Amino acid sequence: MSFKPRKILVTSALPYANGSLHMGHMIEYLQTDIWVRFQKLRGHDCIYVCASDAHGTPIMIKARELGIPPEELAQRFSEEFVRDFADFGVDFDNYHTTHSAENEALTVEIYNALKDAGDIYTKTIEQAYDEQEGMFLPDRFVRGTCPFCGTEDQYGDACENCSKTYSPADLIDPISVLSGTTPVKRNSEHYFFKLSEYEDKLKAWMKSAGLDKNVVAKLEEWFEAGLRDWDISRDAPYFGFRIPDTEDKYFYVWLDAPVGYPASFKKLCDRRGDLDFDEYWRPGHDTEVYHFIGKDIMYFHTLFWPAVLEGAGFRTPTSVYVHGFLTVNGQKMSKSRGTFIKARTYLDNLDPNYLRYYYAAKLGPTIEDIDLNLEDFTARVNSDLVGKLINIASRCAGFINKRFDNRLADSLADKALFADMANASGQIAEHYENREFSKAMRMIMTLADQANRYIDERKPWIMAKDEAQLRDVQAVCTQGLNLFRSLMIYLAPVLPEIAEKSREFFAEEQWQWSDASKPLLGTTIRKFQPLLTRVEPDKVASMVEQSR
RNA sequence: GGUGAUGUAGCUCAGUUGGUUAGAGCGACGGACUCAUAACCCGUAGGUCGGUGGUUCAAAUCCACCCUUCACCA
Repeated sequence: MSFKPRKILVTSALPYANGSLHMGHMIEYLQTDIWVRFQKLRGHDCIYVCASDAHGTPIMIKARELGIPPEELAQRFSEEFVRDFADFGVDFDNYHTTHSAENEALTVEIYNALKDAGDIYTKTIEQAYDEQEGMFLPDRFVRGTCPFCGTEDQYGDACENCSKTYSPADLIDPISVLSGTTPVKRNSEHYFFKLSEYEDKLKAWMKSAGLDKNVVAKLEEWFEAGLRDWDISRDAPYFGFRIPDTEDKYFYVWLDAPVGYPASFKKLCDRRGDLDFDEYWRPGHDTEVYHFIGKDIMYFHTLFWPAVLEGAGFRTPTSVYVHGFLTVNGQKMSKSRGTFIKARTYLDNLDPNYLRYYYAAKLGPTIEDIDLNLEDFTARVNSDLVGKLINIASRCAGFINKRFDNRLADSLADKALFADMANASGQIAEHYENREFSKAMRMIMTLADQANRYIDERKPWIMAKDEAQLRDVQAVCTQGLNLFRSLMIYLAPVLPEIAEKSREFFAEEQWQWSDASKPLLGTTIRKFQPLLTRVEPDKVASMVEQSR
C-alpha cells in the first residue's frame, strides 16, 4: 500500500483591486487556505494561486479621479492585499496580477483558439455613450428613474426598490454618473462568444463536477432560461488587453480575470521549474483543479469559464466550490453600524487566529451565508480555544516542566483514550476534505472535552503530593500533553501559527497529519509559553468604532 | 416581478429516507475543584421547530398559501 500524492491546484477568486479587503472577503481566502493547508499536511502536492483583478472600468475611473495611472492604482491595492493576506496567514504559492504578460499571452491564446473554432462573432449593439467623457457607459454608470415603479436615482441595470431589471435606455431621465450629462445612444461593434453552443458540454461538466446541490439548482435554472451568447469586448477607453487586430476594442475584464488563474500558475511554473503547466491545464491528466468562489460570481465560473476552457482546448475545472456571504450580527455589513470591517482594521485590533477558528467553526460546503456575531465570536473563541484546547497543555505542562525536568514519560497512562484520539483521524480528515469544517471543529472540541475530563478524573495535582505517585503524575501529564498534541495537529490547517508554536514546545522538527496517531514519548520538551491570549471585548468594540 | 434558498432554546448551529419524552456548544443558574490564561469537572433550567391550513396512525421533517431574511436575473 504505497501513498500516491494527489496533484491539486487550488484558486480563490481574484480580489478586485479598487478597494480594500474586508471581513467578507476573508471567508473565501481563509476557507481556501485551510483546505490547502489540510491537503499539504496530508502529504499531497497542493498548489494555491491567486492574483489581483486589475482591469475594467471601475479601476480606470477611480484611477482617473485620483489622477494616477490605473496600473498604479491596481498595484497599490495589490500590495495592500499581499500584506493583509500574509498577516492573516493566507499562504499562496503564487500571487500575481491580471495585468501581466503571462495573462495577456494566455488571454490572446484562448481568444485565438475560440476564434479558430468559430466561436467568436461580431455584432453591432446600441449602448449609452457619454459625449463629454467620450466613452461608453457600463449599466452601473448610468442612473435615472425606474421605468416601472418611478423610484429616482436607480442604476441602469436594476431597481433597488422594485428589483425589476431593465437596460439603461429604459430609464427615465438618465444621467451619466461620470459627467452628470444625459447619455446618448450610440452604435458599436462588439465581439461575442457563442456560449449557446456549449449547453450540452456544460451540462455534462456539471454532472461530473460534484457541485453542491444548490449550485446545480441554480445552473439548471439558467439552462432552463436558455444560454445567451456572451459579449466579451469593450470599447476604448478601457483598462485591459486590446483585442488582436482591432484598434479600439478591449477584452471585457471578466474574460481575462479567470485567465488569471492559469496565468498565475504559469508564473509559478516559470519560477519553480519543477511544474508542468500542461499537466494542470490541458486535458488528459489526473491532476485536479478547484476554484473557490463566492455565490455572486457563480455565473462566470460555472458557465462562461468552463465553456471558454473547453472551446479553447484547455481542461475544465474538477469542481467549483461556492460559499455564501458574511453577515455581521445577523445583518448585512454596514458602515454606520460599524460592521463593515476591513481586514486591516481587524488586524489592528485582534489576533488573526481568532477569526480563522471562528470561520472554520461555522463553515460548511454549502452556499449558505455565515454570520459573524461579535459577542458569540468572543465567547466561542475564548471558551473553545483558550478555555478548553490550550488549557489542556497549560495545565499539564507545569508538572512536566517543573517536576520531571521537561521529560515526557516512556509510555501512555491510558492507551485506549489515545486510541480514541487516533481513531478520529479518518473522520476529521473526511470532514476537512468535504469542506465540512464546522463538523471537524465540533469533533475536535468534543475530543478536547474528553481530554479535560480525563485530567480532571486523574487529578495529577493531588497525586503530586505523594512521592510514591510521581510516576503516575508524569504518565497522566504525558497523556494529557499527547492528547493536546494530536488535537493541535488536527487543527494545524486552521491555526498554523499556534500549531507551529506547539510543535516547537514539543521540540519536534515537523508535523504531518499521520503524526497525530503516534504518541510522543520519552523525549524532552521545552518550557510552556502561552500560545494565545483571550479575546478582549474592548478590542472588539474599538474595532467596530474604527469601522464607523 | 421571476427563480432559488432561509427561518429550530438568550446566542451560534446539528437534526439522515416522516416514527419513542427535539439535540450540541456557548451563555444563565446551582454545586464541586484549585493543576491550569477565574480556565476545568458535575448538575439544573430553557424551544407551540416563522405562521395558517392540509396529507398521515404519526410531521421540525411531505403538500399549499402567507410572512421574515438573503441571493441571482449575464
